[in-house]
Amino acid sequence: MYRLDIAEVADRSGYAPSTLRYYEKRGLIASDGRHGLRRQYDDSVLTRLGLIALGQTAGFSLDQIAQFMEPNGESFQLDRDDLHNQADKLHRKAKELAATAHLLEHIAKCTAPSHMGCPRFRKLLKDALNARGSSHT
Amino acid sequence: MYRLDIAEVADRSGYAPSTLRYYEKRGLIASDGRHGLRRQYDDSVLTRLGLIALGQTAGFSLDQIAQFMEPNGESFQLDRDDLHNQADKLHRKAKELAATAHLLEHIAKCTAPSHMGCPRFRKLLKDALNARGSSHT
DNA sequence: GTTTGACCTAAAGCTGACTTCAAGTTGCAC
DNA sequence: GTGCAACTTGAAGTCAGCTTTAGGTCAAAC
Repeated sequence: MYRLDIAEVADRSGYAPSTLRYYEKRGLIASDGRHGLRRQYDDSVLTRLGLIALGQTAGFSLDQIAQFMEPNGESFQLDRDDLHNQADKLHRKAKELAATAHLLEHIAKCTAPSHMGCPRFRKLLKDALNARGSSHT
Repeated sequence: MYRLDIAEVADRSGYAPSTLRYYEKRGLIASDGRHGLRRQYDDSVLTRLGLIALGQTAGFSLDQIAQFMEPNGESFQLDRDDLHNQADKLHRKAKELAATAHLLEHIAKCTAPSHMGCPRFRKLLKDALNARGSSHT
């Protein structure tokens, strides 16, 4: 239970002080006291920030992350269904990105004199539009 | 060389009319004439929109996409290095997402009474912060 | 006791990709 | 010739997640 002031938290977490204040406004973290005007934190804030960072890389919004976390301390509530859903989403997104990457590589390698001369490329163009169209329905 | 009015282009491309006007302002597409006030398009605009959609799923910004495309018609310039770079980026991003997905699944499955009781989880929290820190350098 | 530098606040600004708004114009059906 | 739906315009608004700005306050070093 060390006390840290905002500059230390910023250093150790990699989050800018302005971000820490912003997170406080959003209810994601809480300072527990002041030294003069300066916010002081309990070192458990670093755990919370770790959770936030994790949530962010997992693609959750700050609002969602706020909901997972208990108002104080290091504990939090993760719904297993939410986790599976998000994992699915990430897996799908990962596959989509990998597919697109392969596509870009094909375009780079393709020796047709003009890209439009490559039938595979023309099909890809159509698919790109169709993917848009169907995602609306 | 069919002429299409904006509503048809919107229907066939899946892009909203407001988006088409926006793209025109950004220089991504061009209308070639009016019927009254209404924009008319050559059907090559659909190819261009296909390219735009493709570029978007590949993670390029509208500005980047604009640079690839010749001012008019269906042709465009894709730098092979750019393509490889972007493909690399996408591959890396895909891996990162997949890793995060696995992580979420572990959290969902982990039977430790509290998440903080799981050593693997505590390590993940640290890593999440460290990943942030090091990406700044 | 004054300077300094790091913090404080509320509010506004930023980015990217659009959408929405208010007010105006048009072609076409009746 | 009148109504109306679908377009037109420029400007402003939206979203998320921050950062920046302007003006203020404070603890500690000198």
